[in-house]
Amino acid sequence: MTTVRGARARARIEITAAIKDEARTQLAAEGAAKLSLRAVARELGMVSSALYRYFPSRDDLLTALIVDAYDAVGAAAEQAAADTAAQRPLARWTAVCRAVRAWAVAHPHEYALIYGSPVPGYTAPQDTIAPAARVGLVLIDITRRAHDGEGVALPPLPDDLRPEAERIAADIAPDLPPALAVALVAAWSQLFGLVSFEVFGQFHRVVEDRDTFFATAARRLGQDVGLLPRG
Amino acid sequence: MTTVRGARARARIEITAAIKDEARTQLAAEGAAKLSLRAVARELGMVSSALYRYFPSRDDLLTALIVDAYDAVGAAAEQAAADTAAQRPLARWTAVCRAVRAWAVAHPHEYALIYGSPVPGYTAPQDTIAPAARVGLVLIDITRRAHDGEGVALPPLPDDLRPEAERIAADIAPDLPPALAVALVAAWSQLFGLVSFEVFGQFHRVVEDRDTFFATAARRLGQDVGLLPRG
DNA sequence: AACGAAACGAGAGCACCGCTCTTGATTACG
DNA sequence: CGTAATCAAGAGCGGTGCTCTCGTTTCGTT
Repeated sequence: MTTVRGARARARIEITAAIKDEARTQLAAEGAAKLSLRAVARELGMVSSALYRYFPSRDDLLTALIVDAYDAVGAAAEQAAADTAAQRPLARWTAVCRAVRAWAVAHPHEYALIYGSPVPGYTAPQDTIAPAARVGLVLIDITRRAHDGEGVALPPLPDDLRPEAERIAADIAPDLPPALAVALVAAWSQLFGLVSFEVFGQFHRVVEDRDTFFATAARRLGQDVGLLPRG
Repeated sequence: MTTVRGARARARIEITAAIKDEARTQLAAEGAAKLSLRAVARELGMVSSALYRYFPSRDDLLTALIVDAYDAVGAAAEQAAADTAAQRPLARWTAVCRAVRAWAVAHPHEYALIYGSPVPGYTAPQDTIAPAARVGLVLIDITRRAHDGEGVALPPLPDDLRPEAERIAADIAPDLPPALAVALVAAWSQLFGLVSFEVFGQFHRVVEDRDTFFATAARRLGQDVGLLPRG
């Protein structure tokens, strides 16, 4: 029942969105390092000090963009999972991986914002940790369905890793075997290793047909978490 | 025979090194974003304009630091390989991985400089590509010795990846089978995915015992390139 | 309907930044 | 020895993030 209070509140929402949009535009054009509050304000026809009514600092603006970026890549992953709901787990896994990569390639600067060097300070704000988990949750869910269904095939867990594996499993998916949980975390980070190397240019003049390369690498990642190939 | 020309040339070398050292100090303290030429000059007791005699721009200073960082992590990897020359390939592989990770954890900002978001522009300068390859070369060498010795066990290559795999093999290690070359590139990027997630804080409150977690992940990476466990 | 509080845009200003240009001193080389 | 190159220093330009003040406008409350 509580609709938007009035013209002022409505304007605030719109202006906040306009600032983020313009900031995203500059981010895509020049990268996070060259994102300037003054330039954003200038482009929006306001004075720079007015912008501080909406974001207390440049880092807070960046944090908002980070949250949006996590949500965007998370939504892309969830969409890929939904689109492949009827397919086999390994196919869904690779589809999600491909969606993450496609989003990253399409938005390299936003990707760099969330999976590159942390730019504001050392510790990420609390607001970012929930959106940051979305891609991981999608991967966990696909693997869980495989585990509940046709099962997963995993190598045994080294003895010295068992306590940590049980801790991880309790943390991210208590219903899953520890060996699967730890394999998931490893595959999760390795997926972003593949994507980062491509987006950040480390594959320059090494990998050319990156679509195919990534496809088989993602597939192997899926097998590493126990997903079974064909029938 | 051509020794250092005179006091001037000697001073230039020393001052250049002092600038880089001070820049590295500030890098470790505050990160690349807050590295300031003026602050470096101030700390060295000179005026900021004098610093431009040694580095044409801030980005050139950063590039020098990037080259040094690649060399440092490359040297760490080579050292680990040398220290384990008598051991089995899989043990050497994990030792090199551990060395890379240890260096990264000890020098997070320098690591972010080379394996995080590219900060200066889009394209890395030519000077950086040779040092950037050092870690990869170490991994290739270890795998090559395994291949020449006890052999490696690899899953077959998908048909659609064969052309690209042969291209990659011709590029990085013509004497190695294409399936091995492509597995190496994938493992290489996935190794840095593991390290990046730890250094950049993505494992926060997910992985706690990171030593053992990384050890088994690195070991599995070695098996992914066909390295054989025990005897 | 009127009032006080809160939010707002605009402007000036602070300290800092990367970088350029000029000046004068020091060193190196033909 | 003298000329040319190299150097540190200073002033200055346009830019940045951010703060503070000042009128104005909107809002919630009486």
